[in-house]
Amino acid sequence: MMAEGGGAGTPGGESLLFLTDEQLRKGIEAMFFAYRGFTADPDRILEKYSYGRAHHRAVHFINRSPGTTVNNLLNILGVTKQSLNRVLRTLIEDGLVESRVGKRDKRERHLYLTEAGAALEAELSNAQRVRMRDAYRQAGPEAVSGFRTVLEAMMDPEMRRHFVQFKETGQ
Amino acid sequence: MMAEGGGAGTPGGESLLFLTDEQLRKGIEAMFFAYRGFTADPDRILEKYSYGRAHHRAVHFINRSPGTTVNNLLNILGVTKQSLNRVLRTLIEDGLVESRVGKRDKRERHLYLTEAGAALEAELSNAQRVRMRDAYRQAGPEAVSGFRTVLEAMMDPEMRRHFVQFKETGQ
DNA sequence: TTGGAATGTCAACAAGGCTGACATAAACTG
DNA sequence: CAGTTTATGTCAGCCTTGTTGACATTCCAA
Repeated sequence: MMAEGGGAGTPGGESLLFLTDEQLRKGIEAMFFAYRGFTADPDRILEKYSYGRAHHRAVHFINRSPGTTVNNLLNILGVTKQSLNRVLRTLIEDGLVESRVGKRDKRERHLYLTEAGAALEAELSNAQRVRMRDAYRQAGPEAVSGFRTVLEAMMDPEMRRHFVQFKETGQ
Repeated sequence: MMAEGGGAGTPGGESLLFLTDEQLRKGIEAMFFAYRGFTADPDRILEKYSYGRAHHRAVHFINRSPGTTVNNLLNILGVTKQSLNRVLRTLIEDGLVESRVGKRDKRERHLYLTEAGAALEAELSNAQRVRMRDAYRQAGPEAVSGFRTVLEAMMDPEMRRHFVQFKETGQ
């Protein structure tokens, strides 16, 4: 198991993939530890406002797609409407999110960040971007490309759809 | 704050990386969606046994470092002893984990997987490895290297220690 | 001998998942 | 028009997994 790690890939890397269980385990742990880092900064900020990650996710995706419906958000976040509703209710009560009845279809609610909501979103994503940017700079441009490629391959197809849909917005 | 993005110029940009806010946002979302995929398979398996992610994490790290102490596990997992203890208790009751009193220091408990525990660990990590391996194969060797590099850079230094400590076991 | 470390346990609480049931309004369909 | 479906909201209750605080036990080490 660990004896075979030896001659695997030359760092030049045109070789075939030689994936030992050990290498895969390292990948798994890297995901675990990195995700902790990834959420650490926003978590600290959220605590100040007595919010949680669920609020962060909602605010993030409303910011990404202003006017998105509750149902759309449900699909992206992969939680139940009861769960999402609990979060949205507090965000609306606190004046961070605005819910507008749809014009074409009045059953739908379209969600927008208020100024205060946008401010929180900015605070959260700035912190997260700082860490992301630092990691990218340390790793270099080629590593960044590989990073994104592997992550995308790791997603469920359903989720990849949501991801790719916004792939190069405005570029 | 967000005005800097622009995408075009590099006002103070001495780096070779053109990191727009949009690119960073994509990285953030990639982490979010990929982590969902990363945990999806084990989650389905855990449900069969009425366990949760907390059990998976404990079993994983006990398997990685047989004989590890509770305190060591606490540091790696970053939870309180009460939280970990609740999980460990059920795993011990169910005969998946064995807790042995330390020889040198009898206050310490050293944790080991039983045969049944090792079987569950294998089932879980096999599922996770399949996804990881598929993603690696799709992405190619260079992408894999970049993936790991960025993830490592994203960790908190404290966590990186736990990670690197086992970097290339047996080399 | 005493202080502190490692561990375990009890109680209580919170966030954020979940299910089930039910209400409403709007849209769609026959 | 009547009936069904859709989108949303809400109430109640349950589970996991995190938290704090308090307290007991064991035992190493100064």
